[in-house]
Amino acid sequence: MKDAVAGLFEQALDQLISQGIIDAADRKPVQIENTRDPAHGDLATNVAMMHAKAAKMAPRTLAELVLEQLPQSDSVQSTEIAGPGFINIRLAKGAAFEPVIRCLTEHHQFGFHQATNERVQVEFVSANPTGPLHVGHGRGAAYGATLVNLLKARGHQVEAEYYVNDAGRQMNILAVSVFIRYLEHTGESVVFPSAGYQGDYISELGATLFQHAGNSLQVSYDALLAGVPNDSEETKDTHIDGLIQNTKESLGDDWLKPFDLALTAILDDIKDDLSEFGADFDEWFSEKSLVTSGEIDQAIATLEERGHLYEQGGAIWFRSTDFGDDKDRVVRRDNGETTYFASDIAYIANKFSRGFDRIIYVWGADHHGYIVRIKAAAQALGFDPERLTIRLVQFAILYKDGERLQMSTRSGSFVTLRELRDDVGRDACRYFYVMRKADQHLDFDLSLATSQSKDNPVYYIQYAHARICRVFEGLEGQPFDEQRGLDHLTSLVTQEELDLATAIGRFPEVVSKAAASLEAHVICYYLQDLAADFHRWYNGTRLLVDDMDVRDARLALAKAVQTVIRNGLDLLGVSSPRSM
RNA sequence: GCGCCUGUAGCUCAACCGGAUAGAGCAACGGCCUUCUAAGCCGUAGGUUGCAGGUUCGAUUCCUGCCAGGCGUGCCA
Repeated sequence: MKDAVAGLFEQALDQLISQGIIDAADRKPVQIENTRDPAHGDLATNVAMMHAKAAKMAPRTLAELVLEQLPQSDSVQSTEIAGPGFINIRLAKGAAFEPVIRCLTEHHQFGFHQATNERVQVEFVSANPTGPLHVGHGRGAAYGATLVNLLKARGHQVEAEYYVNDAGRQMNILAVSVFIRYLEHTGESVVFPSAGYQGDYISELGATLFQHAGNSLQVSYDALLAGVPNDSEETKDTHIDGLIQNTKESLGDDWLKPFDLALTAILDDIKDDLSEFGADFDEWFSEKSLVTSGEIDQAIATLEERGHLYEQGGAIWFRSTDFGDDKDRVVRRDNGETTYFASDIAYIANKFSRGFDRIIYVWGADHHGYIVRIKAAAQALGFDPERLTIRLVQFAILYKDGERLQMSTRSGSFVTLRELRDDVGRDACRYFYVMRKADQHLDFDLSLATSQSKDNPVYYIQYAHARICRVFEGLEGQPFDEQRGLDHLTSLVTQEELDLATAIGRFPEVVSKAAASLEAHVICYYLQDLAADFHRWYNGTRLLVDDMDVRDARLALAKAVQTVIRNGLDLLGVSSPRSM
């Protein structure tokens, strides 16, 4: 509807330009807005104000000329000039309920847009597979999954990807942690390194390894400590690195046994966790594959060819300062190992090589320092950094009964995502995680999320859906005739009914805007408003009246509301219960 | 120190690429259930949009400075 009206004003602008009143070079696109105040009509545009300066005319004077050139249309009932030069538009009565017809026609597709050829990749969560996901990862999972749904709704071809950090030092620490727990089962007396992973799951994996391998991997712990610094606050990192080195040498190929056991078990757990959370991935991309395929060396070679590398102090540096970074970054250390950043560079190159038109990263906010360098890398490799979008997700702070919950990953006493889901349920989790702008701190009130009260926005919205379902179950002998309902939409006359129809009509543009700006939270606000509009109407108007024409018109409106709520909640990964 | 983000009602947050009188929920106060789910609805009260300038017909929105808070700033991953 907005687009149609905008088209009329574009035609008017064409006329004014051909008349020489406005110079073609000064033309700006017509903006049509929803009015906030019903007294201003249904839609409004600021074209006159936007072009007043170029036309050397007072905005209201120009507005009159615009209206003189405005083509006739069945959908526009009246126009008026108001305020500093707004043109307010009142839509024809029949047009008001057009969204209801469209919604009931399109059903599950209502709010969704035509398919495009644009291929988008969204990479999210990508937590190191060194332990179960915790509540901090949950928000990235919920946000990323919703983003995928939104972009699909907007017609894009979307692929969800998880980058598995299965190479690098953290994985070695994980493997050696499991191996030391294993040694305990073989009767070795060990002192667990303070930089190792502490959680119970590490002990369980050690036990599992013992079940599989028995004593076949047993080595003397004293031998592993040979030449390794003491485990003190200052040397704990070199301590565990020494342990890793000695363990690798002592085990040889068997090193992969604790390594793969831990990786597989933890990654499987993460996959199950995310699947139960409704976050589905098309691709689990292995960092290790970048090493074995030679893509890391290839990426470094490409940067070398393009003249973006130099050597200093035995290390190879990427001159990222050429692309706005505040310092250059090491890609290959003096010991010959490539850095984590080198993997990132190869990964970017890999993503672009797969032909995505747009690549979106969802990162925890603690990674914001990496944005510049990753964009620098993309540019240095010759890719358009505009095709690369990085969205940050701030941490969620959990509260319970007004108390802030502390979590510490070090001690292993963190709250896992699974625990959170068990506690508050998937629906509340998904909703609460995305109800605020992603790049802002989120206060996650567990008490509220678990409460079955009107204060809980999830229940508030779901309740509206359930109420509608129950109405349809109460029809008894006289089934709903949708066509009769649509034929008598004119019997919907109250302000509440007009508001609902307007709200339904806004859904497609809300979805489109949410997808375009990558802001999932607007869906939450929209659904809360829609549910409020519905509850208000429902409270004051009986739907099941004797007059079948009126009844079915109201049921048609109710069904449209139900459809929009379900489509909206689907986008969020929240269920739409039929009864509560 | 430098960089990024954030300051809106007592609290948690909105405000549609700059629009008309800045909106919701919670908390406070007062009402509505013999009728489709009261897990609901209606009403009242609550504001110098951190401060000071600037750009504009118009600024919560854009720019500059200051104040306050958060995060980041390794040949770590």
